[in-house]
Amino acid sequence: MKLSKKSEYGLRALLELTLAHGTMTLQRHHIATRQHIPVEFLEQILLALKRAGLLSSRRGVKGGYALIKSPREITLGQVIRILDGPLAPIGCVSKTAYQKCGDCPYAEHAQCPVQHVMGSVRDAIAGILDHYTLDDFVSGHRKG
Amino acid sequence: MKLSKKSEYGLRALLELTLAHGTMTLQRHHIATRQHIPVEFLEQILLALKRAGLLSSRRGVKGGYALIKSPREITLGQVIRILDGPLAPIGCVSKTAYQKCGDCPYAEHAQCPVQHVMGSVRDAIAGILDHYTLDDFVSGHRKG
DNA sequence: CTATTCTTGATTGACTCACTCATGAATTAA
DNA sequence: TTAATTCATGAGTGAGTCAATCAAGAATAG
Repeated sequence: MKLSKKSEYGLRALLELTLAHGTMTLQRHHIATRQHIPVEFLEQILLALKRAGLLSSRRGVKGGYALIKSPREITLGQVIRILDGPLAPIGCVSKTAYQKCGDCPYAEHAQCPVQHVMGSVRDAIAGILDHYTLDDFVSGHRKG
Repeated sequence: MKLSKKSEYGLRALLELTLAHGTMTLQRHHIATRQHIPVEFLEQILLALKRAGLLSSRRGVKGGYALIKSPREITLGQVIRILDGPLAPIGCVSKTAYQKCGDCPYAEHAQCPVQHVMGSVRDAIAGILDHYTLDDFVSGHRKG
C-alpha cells in the first residue's frame, strides 16, 4: 500500500512542468533543485514519462522537457501506473494488469474473499486517482 | 500500492480461524494445508497476530490457535496494519504512523499537493478496510 | 518419559528501491 | 568547426525488504 519515491518525485516534477506548461521548457536540473530530487534519478523518471508519451524533450543548450498533452488530460492514475505499475493491491483484481493468483485455493471460483474486498479497494483508489488530473493537482496547490 | 503475501496469507488464515471460531482450535499445519501456505512462514504470521492480541495459542499435543475476540470486532484494516504496516500510501498522511516527509519542499506548509491527494486515497482505503470485519469477510465467502 | 505442537531467533536467496556512474548523441553559441 | 551544454542509454551498487527456511527450545497430553 505504498507510493514509491519514484512516483512521488514524478508527481512533483509534473507539478513544475504543469506550472510551466505552454510558456517554457524546463531542464532537469531546474526541476531537481526546485523539488529537491537527485538529478540522475529524476532523469530516469522524466525519460519514462517521455517514453509513455506524456513529455517531449530537446537536447542541447536550450533543451529541456515539456508536457505534450493538456494537464486536464493527464491523471495521477496514469502517472503512477507508468512509474509504479498497477494500482491494484493484488494482481487478481487489477484491470490494467490482471494476473491469476497461483496459490489461492479459491483462484478458479471468483468467490475468493480476499479478491472481493481487494476489488473494492482497487476501485476506491482508481476512482480517486483516475479522476484527479494534473490540472486539479496544481490548482489545489495554487489556491492553498 | 501492494498487499504482501504475508498479509494475504494472514487474511486467509484468519478466514479458517473465523470459520472454526467457538468450536475448535486449529493447528498451523491444518491451516497451512487447507490454504496452501508454507507452514514455517504461516507460523511467523500467526505469532505476530498472537502478539498483537488477536489470537490465543496452546502448545502440545492438543494445541493450536484460536481467535480471541469476536469476528465482528476484528477488521481487515487492523490485520493488515499488524502484518504490513500503515495503510497510507505515504508517511505524511498516515493517521496511525505519521511521519514528516523530509525532502518535500512543501513539508511545513501542509499545502503539499501530493499530501492532499494521498490523504484522500488513505481515507478511501481505510474507509473500506476499517469497516470490513472478519465476519463480513467469511459471510461473503459462505454466501458466494 | 515421549511425542506432539507451539516459540524464538537466526539465516538465506532473490528481488526491489533509490540512486549513481560512465559514455554517447543532439543542439546551440562562439 | 569547435566547445559547451543538455538529454539519452545502459549498467552498476549498496541497503533493505520479501518470502521463506532452519535449528533449537519450551509447554502440554497421554
